Amino acid sequence: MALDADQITVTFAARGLRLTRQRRAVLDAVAEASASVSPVQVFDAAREHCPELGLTTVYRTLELLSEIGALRRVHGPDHCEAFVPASAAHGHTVVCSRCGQVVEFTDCDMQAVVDAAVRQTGYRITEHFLQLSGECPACGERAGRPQRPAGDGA
Amino acid sequence: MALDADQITVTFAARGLRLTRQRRAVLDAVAEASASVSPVQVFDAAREHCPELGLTTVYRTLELLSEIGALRRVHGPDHCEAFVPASAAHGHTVVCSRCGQVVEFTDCDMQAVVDAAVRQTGYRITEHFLQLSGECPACGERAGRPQRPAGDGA
DNA sequence: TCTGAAACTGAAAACCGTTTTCAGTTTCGC
DNA sequence: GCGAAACTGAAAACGGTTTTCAGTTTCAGA
Ligand SMILES: [Mn+2]
Ligand SMILES: [Mn+2]
Ligand SMILES: [Zn+2]
Ligand SMILES: [Zn+2]
Repeated sequence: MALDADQITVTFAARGLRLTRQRRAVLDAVAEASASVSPVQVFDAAREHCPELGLTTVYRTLELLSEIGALRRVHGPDHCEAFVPASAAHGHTVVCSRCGQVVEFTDCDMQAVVDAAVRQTGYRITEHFLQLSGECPACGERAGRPQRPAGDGA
Repeated sequence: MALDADQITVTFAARGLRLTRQRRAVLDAVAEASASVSPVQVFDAAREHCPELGLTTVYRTLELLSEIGALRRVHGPDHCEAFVPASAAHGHTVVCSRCGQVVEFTDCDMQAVVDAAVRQTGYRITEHFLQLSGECPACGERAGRPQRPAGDGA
């Protein structure tokens, strides 16, 4: 998993950073959450194991963990600044526009699209940000829409 | 086009709303923008044709136009609250991370990527937001990088 | 083991985009 | 015209995020 504390300790060390008790509490709080979490949510959860933790440190740590790729920022309907554990080096998120549930989507090949953009614009493209949104299976069913089981595409 | 003023006048009227001069200025500002625009950007642009316009009204109007589906809220890596015309010809933007220049990129086929996401997640995907960034030809040349002429991809 | 530099911390203040309040203006059906 | 409802912008309030700052912890090196 990407949120392995030992792994992160190493990555931090390579940048002269330390995985302190406070940062560890932030890390655990995100790892244990089932959905995406906002900075305050992380703050509240992490404080139960580390009561002296400050909100400032939460922000700073979320930023650091995002930089090294351990967390991913997601943009939801309400919370524009929420975080989820990143399960792969590169991935995107799909947000349900009804209930806000977020899932990771790693099976992504943007090569063709990026190539087309390079051809058309002449830009050298170094990054892409992709955010998909729609309706999760649960909300689809609840709305009476026939359920489309994952895996039988094509 | 989705930002037809007459059409919107009708939709507004059905809700007891009016398309005032100020709201019209906001509408036009978004329609004329080549990329997604933030509330302040709209404010600045719209003020040139309607100098007495207030920022408050910009926020209120952007909200209204979103509610009736004329605009879409967009979440980018930087701008968390930006707006685009809802059903403008589908396209994306490529931003130069050095000079900020934006070009449109219409030659986009996300079908394969979206299909893969549907297969992997089971979500019904209704929207996608894609933002590419990199280096424009001018900046590349200025940085001494060999110029890659648009059109000879592959 | 001591020492100094760098990392790290939380409280408080500053910052800044957004929303609310409010008193006045415009629109429109009657 | 008249009145109700829509609409407006300035200013204040709000709330999340970032910065500042003075003190603490960690750790490499002497
Ligand atoms: Mn956002
Ligand atoms: Mn597209
Ligand atoms: Zn859902
Ligand atoms: Zn450039």
